[in-house]
Amino acid sequence: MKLNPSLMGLYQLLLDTYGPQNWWPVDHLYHREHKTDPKDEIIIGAVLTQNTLWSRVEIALDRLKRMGELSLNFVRKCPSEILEEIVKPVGFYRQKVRTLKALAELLEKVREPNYEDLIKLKGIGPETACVILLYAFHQPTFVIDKYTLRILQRLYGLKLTPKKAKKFMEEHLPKDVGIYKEYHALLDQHAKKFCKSTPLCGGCPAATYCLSANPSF
DNA sequence: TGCCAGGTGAAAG
DNA sequence: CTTTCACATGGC
Repeated sequence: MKLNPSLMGLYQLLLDTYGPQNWWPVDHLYHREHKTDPKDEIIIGAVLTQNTLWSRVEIALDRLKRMGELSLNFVRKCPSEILEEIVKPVGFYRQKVRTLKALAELLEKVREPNYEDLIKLKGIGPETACVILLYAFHQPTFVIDKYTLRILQRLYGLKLTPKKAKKFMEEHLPKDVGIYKEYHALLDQHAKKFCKSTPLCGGCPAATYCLSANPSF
């Protein structure tokens, strides 16, 4: 077993393996044609994707485009009951609509929210808040999800709380929004391909560096 | 057929 | 502080 790679080493490995993920996906053509804010798509997607497959979110985003408008302004003016029907495929749709309404309200008053503003809203936790700040507002805040925690534990033997993990990532990486965006996406991809609940260590690109794939160490 | 997916919040032990 | 549960839908 080789030495554990640095976080940047792991980043390079994942980038070489999977290629750029280019998160967050945005339909720029749509927003150009409808004169809507691409930011809104990221914010709406961030809430809708909570504990749900992205493929479900895409269905809901398409339905918003067809049945209304993919914008926070539409979220604001559309009655909750209608909005709930539109985004129903994502699951947890009642609470997600409630959250979207509150978010749209906040962002009508506050041009650029901070972490505290967001986390106060029911339905916005640490991860969704960081996703919005990083991908919509380009603030250098590292997004921690359960995949990040799992990979840190398996690779390095680190059992961290989300707060500690965030601190760890930010202390060991250049404060670079581009890297933060891409790294989170790559970790997500890696967790889906190999570092699943029951890991597929055979063929895993990080196996030679990973504690978990080398029981003898 | 039960488990899980780009979480969060409330309540209990 | 940690475990557990509800929140909901649909694919595998």
